[in-house]
Amino acid sequence: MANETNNPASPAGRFQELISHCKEYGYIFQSSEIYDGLAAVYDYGQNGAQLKKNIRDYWWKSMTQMHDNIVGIDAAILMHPTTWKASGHVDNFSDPMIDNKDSNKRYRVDHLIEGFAETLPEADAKRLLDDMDALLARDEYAGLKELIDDNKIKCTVSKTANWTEVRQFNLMFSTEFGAVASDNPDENKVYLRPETAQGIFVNFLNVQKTGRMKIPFGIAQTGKAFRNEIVARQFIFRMREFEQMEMQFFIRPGTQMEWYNFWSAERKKWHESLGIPAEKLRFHDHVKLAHYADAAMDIEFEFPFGWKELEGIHSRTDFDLKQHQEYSRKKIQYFDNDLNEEGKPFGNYTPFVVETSVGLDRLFLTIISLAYTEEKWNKEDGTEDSRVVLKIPAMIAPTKLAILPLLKKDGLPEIAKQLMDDCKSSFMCFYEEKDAIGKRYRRMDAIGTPFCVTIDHQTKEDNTVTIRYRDTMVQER
RNA sequence: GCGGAAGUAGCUCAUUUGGUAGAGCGAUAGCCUUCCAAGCUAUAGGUGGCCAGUUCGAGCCUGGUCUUCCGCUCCA
Repeated sequence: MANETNNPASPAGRFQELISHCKEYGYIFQSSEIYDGLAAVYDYGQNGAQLKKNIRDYWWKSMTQMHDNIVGIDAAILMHPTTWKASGHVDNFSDPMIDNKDSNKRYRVDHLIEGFAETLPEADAKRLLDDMDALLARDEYAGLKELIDDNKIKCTVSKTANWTEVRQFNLMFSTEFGAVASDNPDENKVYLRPETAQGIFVNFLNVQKTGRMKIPFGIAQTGKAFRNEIVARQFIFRMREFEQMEMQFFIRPGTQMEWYNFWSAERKKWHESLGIPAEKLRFHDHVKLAHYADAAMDIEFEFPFGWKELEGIHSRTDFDLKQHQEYSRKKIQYFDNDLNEEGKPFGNYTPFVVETSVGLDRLFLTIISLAYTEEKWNKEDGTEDSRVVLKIPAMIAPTKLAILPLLKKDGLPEIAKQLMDDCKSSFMCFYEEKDAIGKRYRRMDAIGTPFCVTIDHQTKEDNTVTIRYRDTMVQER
């Protein structure tokens, strides 16, 4: 197992090679690499940024341009702090936790102590819980640890009291709002959004009214989100700063399962339209539902390290809009003029929501791990030849066309440069005259350029070129 | 977070009782080349992840730290 990652034949080894390839060919770099990097943060290089943009643009067009009842917005990363109280993010992620070193099991401190208290006589239990509440109220983690030690509280799995320190885990990044420092750091505290969805919910009325949107309709958005993951790994699969592409679809209450099924099928089809084989995609229903959902599933992809979530489809009910209505004390409702079975308007209600939320970085990883191919074959003279090629769908490939003069003399570069000028306003092109033609083809394969045209002496005579296809290596005049 | 493995040039790796770091590929400049890498010449590129300690002397030994991959755990 130790050498598994070095074995090119194993999935782990292949994944390692993909990571190296991404770095070597300008797709993905570790963030701040010259300072030893920053854990689970990555930068997209010259090719990666373009590929990512192309994927994002394709999603955006599919959602907004191709659906006349979906519009796109771009909400800010910083939002009013109350947003996260309403969404439930603050409460769900401010609990002190403790780990048992033997079983590696992690407990919420209050759950651990409460569980122990149940085994005590009533008077002792009450005293213990009162102590705990006092410590929790003052955020005294050392005191909580003492309380656990003094009572010799044991892990239910390992039956030992070998604990780590009590620590607070908060998945939200925070920062200070405004340039003036405050005596109370919490006073100016704002969060970097841990999901983009809330930017849509708080703008529901703005978009619905100014766009005169009629239910059912959707609001789409792409953008960065931030989570202080406890464990963030597997390259760009789980990052602390990542990009989501999501669409919240607002619907009449009671129709959520219909739309939930519609969008899960629709989204799977969309992924297949990017060339992802159907057998590499599957639905995975959530057994344990989040506080806001009445149905949830993942579209999973078979990554080099196993089946993992690529996109989430969630039926979020009216939870979010109701919460924002309560916290903002602004009425968030929709008046539905459509007639029901009795011939009367459906009237005022809080819309239900079906969400589709895909990780752009995960989709990037999906595309590039499918595209990465090593090929070997025998040449006519019997010697072996090989190449590494990124078979990225041409629609989203960072560079569409390489323009290559066969020789850098005899006026061929001049013709090629003219062609370059003619093409570059229409799509991304790359010009190269150095090295043998075969070597240039290999370089284009490595970054996934789907088409190469070669300018040779015949071009001067009849104005034709050779086009060479990346995936088949076939050439046509 | 726990455990395992690892970190030497852009990439893949050498350098073994501690004695001033090398190769292949790649890159750059030029030559040669009439359609699929590995022909010739030259050049650049490393304070051995970082910081300490031991030593006359550390890439190699010790400690810490950062980062990555793998297994578990976690993922509202």
